[in-house]
Amino acid sequence: MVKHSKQREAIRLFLKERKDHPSAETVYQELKVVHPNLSLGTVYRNLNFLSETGEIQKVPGTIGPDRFDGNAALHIHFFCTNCDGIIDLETKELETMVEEARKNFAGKITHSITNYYGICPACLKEKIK
Amino acid sequence: MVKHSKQREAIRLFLKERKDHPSAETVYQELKVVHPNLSLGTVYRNLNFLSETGEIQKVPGTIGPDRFDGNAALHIHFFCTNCDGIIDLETKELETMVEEARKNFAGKITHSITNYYGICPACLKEKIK
DNA sequence: TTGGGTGCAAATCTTTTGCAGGTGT
DNA sequence: ACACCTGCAAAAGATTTGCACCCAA
Repeated sequence: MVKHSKQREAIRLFLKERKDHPSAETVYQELKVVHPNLSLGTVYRNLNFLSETGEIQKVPGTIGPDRFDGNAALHIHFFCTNCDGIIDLETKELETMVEEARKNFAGKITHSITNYYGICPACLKEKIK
Repeated sequence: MVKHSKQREAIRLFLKERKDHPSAETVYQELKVVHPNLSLGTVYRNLNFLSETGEIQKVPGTIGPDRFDGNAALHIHFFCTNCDGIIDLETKELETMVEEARKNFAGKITHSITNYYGICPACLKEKIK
């Protein structure tokens, strides 16, 4: 039986209102201001809990800590290898591709992750200067 | 200037002849039989080197260690969350999707990763039994 | 009251790295 | 000889976990 807790609620809310993709450490640091005795372990436990229930999604990159996205909808994450920022990319084709794969694959596909890597528009502009 | 080394050659060959997707630890354990004083650090260094040159690809999953694929071509990796196996899935659409994204995105996309997760055909059969 | 949730710290797992010595060119 | 590469071990980074206490149902 799942119980209510202030910490979980705070973490859920924090992710929902942000459009960027914070790491567990970031969630921890920023929430600690409001909840001084919040612990990093609790943050990890709840981020895992919330991504297992599908309310948020865990966004693993190649490098550095996992990031978390309050938007659980299927979309591409673009990782800037220069500034570590993540940008959401829209694509209808992702869903189509998974559907297609489901037809041709004897296993059960529960979810998918698509990441792009490169230099984001802002960093590209910086380099050109 | 890049030099030749027995270790790197062995690691490269090992990956090329395998159709599964071993972790660094697996590469290390199996090659140690033939090269007794091979070290794990060297394995990591070379796997990173080879994936940077594009000869192999690093396949990060959500859970556990990174895996490596001797086939550097763009394709989907299906992760079985039951047996930890990885299966390659064919799709022509991946390349098309990246091309499409490049047109609509002001940043520079260098590479992409697409992972599917679920239960593989073999594990599915086991459970039905 | 009772089982889930938390805080804290230690432990674990994975990968990287500094350094001294070895090796290819 | 001069870099690059290796082995070893320590360090670093990220996440999980054991345990005692707390709190919601």
